[in-house]
Amino acid sequence: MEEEYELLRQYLETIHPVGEDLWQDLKNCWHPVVYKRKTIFTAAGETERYLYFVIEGIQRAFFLGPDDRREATVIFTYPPSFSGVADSFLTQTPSTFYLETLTTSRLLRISHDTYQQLLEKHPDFKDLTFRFMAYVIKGILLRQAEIQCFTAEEKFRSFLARSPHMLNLVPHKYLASYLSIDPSTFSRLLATVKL
Amino acid sequence: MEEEYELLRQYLETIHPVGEDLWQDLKNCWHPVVYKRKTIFTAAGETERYLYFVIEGIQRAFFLGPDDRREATVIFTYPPSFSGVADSFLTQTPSTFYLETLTTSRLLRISHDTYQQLLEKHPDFKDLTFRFMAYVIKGILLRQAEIQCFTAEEKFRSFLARSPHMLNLVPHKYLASYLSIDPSTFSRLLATVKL
DNA sequence: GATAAATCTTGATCCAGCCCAAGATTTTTA
DNA sequence: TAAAAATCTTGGGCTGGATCAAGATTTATC
Repeated sequence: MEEEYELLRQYLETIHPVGEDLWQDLKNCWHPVVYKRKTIFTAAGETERYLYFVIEGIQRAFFLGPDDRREATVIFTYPPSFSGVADSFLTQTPSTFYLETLTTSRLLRISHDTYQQLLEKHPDFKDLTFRFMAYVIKGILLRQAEIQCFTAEEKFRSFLARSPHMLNLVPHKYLASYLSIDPSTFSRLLATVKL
Repeated sequence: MEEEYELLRQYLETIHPVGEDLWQDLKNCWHPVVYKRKTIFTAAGETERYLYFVIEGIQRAFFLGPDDRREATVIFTYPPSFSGVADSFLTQTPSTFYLETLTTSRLLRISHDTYQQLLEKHPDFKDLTFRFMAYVIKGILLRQAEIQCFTAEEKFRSFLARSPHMLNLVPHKYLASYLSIDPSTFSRLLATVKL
């Protein structure tokens, strides 16, 4: 499907202009892949070999605590955006996180080798990645500050204000895990706070 | 002092090789600056104009909660490493964080303009920054996972295992703030856990 | 469409860790 | 070096939010 690639191009353009030259090379580097719901497509300990672009579906990255009972959702991804364990992909070191589909997902992906070649051939693409990484850092730091400083209710309100649509898209237990609060607390806040 | 620049060079080399050509240009871009202890040298709301390299002293970046009473220390910096509000510097958007010296500090700094010119002139320097950013992302994500999943005691142990020297270097209340636990809890853990 | 599985809600209980406070100790300043 | 300021310790009380549990509801599977 050409649409999928068009979606990728449009997304990339929001980060940095993509010249026709770069685009012609780039689009051949991404290949479609489909995972059905509840599939772990990158496990902790593995080194992330692909960078994904989400065409359809929702995924999450999560961290499993030492006792394997506690877990924390680090991020949700859904179209149009990248997915993949960014740090592991970029540094090519083992991932600390798991990456799984919450719903059946259609993705485009590029291998790390191909990605490297693209970086070397196209300075523009390097600039694009550069810019993207800067915004990733900004986003993570902001989230970290909130996790550190906010109470359960503040985190809940902040999340709801920013991503109200998520309430209908994924089971609440994952949203709770994202906010690092208990599902029961999430449910109570939903009943109490609202509006 | 030439030593200061030598320290910078050695540090950069640990990230990515620095050719003589790049180094000659690069070293003239950094200028010394000294702040006495307890100086806020970047405030939230300001856009970070400099990237710093720490020659001497300890600094911390912190986030001030909405009520101005809660605060969270995001990171400590000390030689040899960079300092500065990375996300604000890179994206040139207002900082969410404050940056202050905990002890009198000697730093080298480079302005964002100069930094940009250096990036454009030297592909090597871009690669270096690239690599650095990737490791920054990796570090922040790991820390975020711990903050989300660990109990006060686990965070305490993890920190002590990784950075035992910090116990003598900065007032414990800042370490507590870094772990997002109460200073009194930190004190109790210190008495209880130890060893 | 029926059954099974997952998720959500809600009550009851409990505790890790916060808050307050005041005296002891250390560090800074002059 | 002494006075002042900051930090650390420790006790006691309190509470936000976790945990446990079980029934209600929604969602997936065949």
